[in-house]
Amino acid sequence: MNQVAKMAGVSEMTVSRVLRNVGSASPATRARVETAVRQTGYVHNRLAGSLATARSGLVGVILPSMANSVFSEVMGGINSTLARSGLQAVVGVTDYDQTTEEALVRSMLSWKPEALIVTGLEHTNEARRMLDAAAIRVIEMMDIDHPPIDIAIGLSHRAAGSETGRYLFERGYRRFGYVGDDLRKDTRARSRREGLTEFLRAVGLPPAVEIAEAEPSSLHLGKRALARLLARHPEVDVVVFSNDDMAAGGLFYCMEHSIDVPGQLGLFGFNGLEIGQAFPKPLSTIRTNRQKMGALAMEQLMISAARPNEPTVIDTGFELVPGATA
Amino acid sequence: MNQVAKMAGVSEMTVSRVLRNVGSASPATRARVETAVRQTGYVHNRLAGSLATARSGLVGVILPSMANSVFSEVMGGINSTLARSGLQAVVGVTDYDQTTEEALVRSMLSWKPEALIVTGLEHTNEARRMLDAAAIRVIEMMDIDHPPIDIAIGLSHRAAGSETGRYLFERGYRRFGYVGDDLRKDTRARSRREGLTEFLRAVGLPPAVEIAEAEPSSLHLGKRALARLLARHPEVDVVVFSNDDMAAGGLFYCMEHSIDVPGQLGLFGFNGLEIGQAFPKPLSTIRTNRQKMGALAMEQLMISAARPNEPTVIDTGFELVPGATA
DNA sequence: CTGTTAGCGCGTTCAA
DNA sequence: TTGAACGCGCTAACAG
Repeated sequence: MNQVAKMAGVSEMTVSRVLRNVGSASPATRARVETAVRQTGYVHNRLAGSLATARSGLVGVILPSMANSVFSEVMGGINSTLARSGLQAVVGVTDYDQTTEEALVRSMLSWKPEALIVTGLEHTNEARRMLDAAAIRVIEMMDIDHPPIDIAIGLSHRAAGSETGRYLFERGYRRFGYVGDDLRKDTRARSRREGLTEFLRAVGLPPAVEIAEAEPSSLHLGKRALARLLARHPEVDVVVFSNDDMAAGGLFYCMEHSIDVPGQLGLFGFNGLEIGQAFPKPLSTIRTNRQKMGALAMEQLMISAARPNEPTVIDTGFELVPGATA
Repeated sequence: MNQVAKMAGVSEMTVSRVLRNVGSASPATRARVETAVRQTGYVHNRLAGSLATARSGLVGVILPSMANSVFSEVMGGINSTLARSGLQAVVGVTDYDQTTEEALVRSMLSWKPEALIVTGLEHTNEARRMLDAAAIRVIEMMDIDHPPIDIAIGLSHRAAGSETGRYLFERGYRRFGYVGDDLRKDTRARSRREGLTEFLRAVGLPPAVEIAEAEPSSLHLGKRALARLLARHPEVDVVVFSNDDMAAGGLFYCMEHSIDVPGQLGLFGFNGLEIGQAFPKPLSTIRTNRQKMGALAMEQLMISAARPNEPTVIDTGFELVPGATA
């Protein structure tokens, strides 16, 4: 900036003002500064700028995974709103591990972000303490089944699980099976399964017979797990999957093995991904609004930069999509 | 840090050293500092640290889209390697727009990143100038069909398109159709189509009849576009899709309309996504290695932080997966 | 093993 | 409309 100032024959302060479009500068000096910037190839240093203003314009985003399209969609929602506000995202991936999350929270906070967006409401004590102590907005996305630190945006997975049970029960299904991915890690899938189990108990049915593989969810896992479930429990008349990827795998399995869906076996997913709705028989599932979560999160940040005394909970809800598989 | 230093009865410098684990400190002072850090809830300020050391530990990543799983997979590859090196990703999304990319490049450079990872080899002149002038490593991912600024990691989409043509020609297909998404934006899909067209010309066949919709690729778009193509050109015996999402949509369409694949109509995709391989008849496609691109990119950064005189081109290749649809 | 000095590149504040 | 002085919070370099 010093160089630019010299070349333009002004002070650094004037250069700074011209570049940020604040205060006022005569058209003549403005032009000279702009020429000098171009000639020197000057690149603004936001590290120094942020240090001086104590405003980084950064937002930390901590996600469990990039492979799962659910999170990349949320990230998409965040990013599109972010860009308009002149903020930038710093991204971290936890791989569903709370210790990794804690390290990422610490690391992110050291960049003095304007806000931090994390996934879910379960964190290590230390992570919770840091988030609580940070004088910034903290948004916990995807889930609203527990009290948030500051703002929670998402849906009740417990309610979604229970609603799934109610719908299938009303359709006449009685012998429930459940196919899940790694439930130790995917706490929201676990909540949904608990909601389902609770409903079944309430109507006097036994809990769903279950296969849960210790792997991240995928189409192939859904296929394989359904095969195992049916081998062990041929009596089930409906299978609830932990999500649409798994369910789509199950649907492919049924196609390959000529299992009549939903006549012989009902299938039910979660998320409302495009893939489920592209099948000749669209998947029965629950649709959640990921884009909206991301956008709403940013909206909350715009409303107030300071954290109020009371936490905020925003329920983005869910919609049961009857489909044609259950 | 001042506070911490006072509470521990040492200088700021000692605190700094203890926190960064550099130099040496007696166990006693180390303990006192650590206690003070815990009691004050001190959070390191990397803005200041980076300014002082002139090393940000940031890597800028600029992607066309988050919705497309191809890019989130690349991002996954980058992130997993990144984390191990103590670097952090700052992410920007261009929505396939070069002007947006230029703005993002400028913005990213102002954070003084250690490296910048962008997608593809086509940029605005100004973006290219900035990338060229920045004294950091610049990685252009996904494509190697043009000379890179510094490092290109990816595959020749032209070769992939041409190989697709060769394979289908050898299988006996002669009347080619093509179904694409927005080719003005997706320059790599365009390269593949050009490679295909070139091959067809070389063997004396007419170019593929084509439907290209001005929308981002999706399963539904694939369905719709195939319907339109077949309505207009019922004579085609094979359809090449711009990618696996589109092709999967086409495959669903054929299932719904009882079109025998590959007997009556061949279908061919690109990417080797899981969805294509989950069908009862796995999709014939070309598999690319996205994770590997991300990981290799980071590896290159580790090898040398300085940009050599000669650009580097790393071909991650592709693999034709015969599948069962063409 | 520990402290002192100086400066990273900006923006705020005040004065002209 | 412009400039000078100062400080943001940290660390490199040197000294002890």
